[in-house]
Amino acid sequence: MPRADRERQMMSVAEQVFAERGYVAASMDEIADRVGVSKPMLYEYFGSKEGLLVACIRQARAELLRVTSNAALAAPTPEDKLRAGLIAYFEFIRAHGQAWALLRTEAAVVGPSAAGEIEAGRQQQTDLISSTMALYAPTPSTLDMAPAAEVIVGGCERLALWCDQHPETTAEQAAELVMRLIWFGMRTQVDDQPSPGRG
Amino acid sequence: MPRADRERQMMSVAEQVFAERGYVAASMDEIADRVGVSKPMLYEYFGSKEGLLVACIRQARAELLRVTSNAALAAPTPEDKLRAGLIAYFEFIRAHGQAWALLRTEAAVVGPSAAGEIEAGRQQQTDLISSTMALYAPTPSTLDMAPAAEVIVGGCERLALWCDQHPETTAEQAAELVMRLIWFGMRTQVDDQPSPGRG
DNA sequence: GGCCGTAGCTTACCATCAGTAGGTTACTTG
DNA sequence: CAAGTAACCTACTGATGGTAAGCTACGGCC
Repeated sequence: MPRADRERQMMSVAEQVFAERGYVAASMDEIADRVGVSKPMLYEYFGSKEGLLVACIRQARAELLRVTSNAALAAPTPEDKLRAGLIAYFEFIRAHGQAWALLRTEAAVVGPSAAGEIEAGRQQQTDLISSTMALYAPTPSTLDMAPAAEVIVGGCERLALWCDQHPETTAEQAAELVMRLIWFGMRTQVDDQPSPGRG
Repeated sequence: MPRADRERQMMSVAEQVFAERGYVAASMDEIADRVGVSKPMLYEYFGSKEGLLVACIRQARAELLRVTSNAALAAPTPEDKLRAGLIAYFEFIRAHGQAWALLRTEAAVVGPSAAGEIEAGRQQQTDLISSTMALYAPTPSTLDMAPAAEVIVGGCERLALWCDQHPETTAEQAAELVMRLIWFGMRTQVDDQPSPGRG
């Protein structure tokens, strides 16, 4: 089997095993067995257990970024862009389910390189979000976009996990919740500067 | 040395080693060495490496919950409660620095029990937040409190990591950002039901 | 005083698993 | 057919999570 195909197959199996057992409990021997290949092949292609995890993460995040930015690009207004991106995000997470959740949360345990990979993925998401927001709000001085985007990304990750345990929630509902909470909050902030003492 | 003291000492050393090396790379032998005790003592008191991590997490989250709920209790209005809780949160995270970040993110890798511990901690935070919010907004039908609290908790965790890399940001600024983004967003939503088409 | 249960602690060991050395097969290229 | 190389293997090492069995010292009890 050619290397590229084998690598894809390995990453697919690895994603599954990591999700089933967790990174620590997953053994390279088992992954190799399930692939139907011997362990040194994994090391030949990915260098280390962490390298294999990084490859899985990188693939997942590339896919996620592709899906969300395509959705955002296709939408007309900034608000629609953000909403469409959010819906695509929650749909992707739901489709990839547990595997994604594990990959996402487990990288930190491993070391700088996997953690860096995760952070790079989040960075792309936050960049996408903050540039989208910047389209709408031309006065970023009031509310710095970067940390706001961090809040959005973190909030969405958390909400996605919550949705996993509440399967009746649709991606649209989750996206709408985030829009209501954050977008209108931000809009109010940027546009209207309401006095906080209202309540 | 009596057991309780020894346990505290072990947890203190473990938290540090986990933070320095990461959970995977941290070895029980090294922790035992630094404590000045032999490895079986760690297993006698904590059962397993994961058990030791869980103990560290449990202690940290108890401390965090204590700090934040005390701050919230001491504040008069719901808005002040939320703000005070947020400030206490960001101050706590900053003070515990890297150790906290690692403990928080590394549990998922380990297995159900440590992951459950983390989730339990988040659950307490979200409960605290949603009950605080419920004080303010008597119409939870419009915006379900539970998922909204998830978004807040996730956003704060993410923002805390961001603050770690931007040390010039104060806990007050971080809290204010969250308040602006979410509280006023929620308030607008609950109170005014603005039409989304404004932009 | 002398015995005994137990808390705190140790050495020495096992099993598992990440990672490696070196060799084999088979296909392509000249 | 020879040479090179890509895909793949068996068999090993070292580190580390976890355990078995025993040692020491102290407090209670006769």
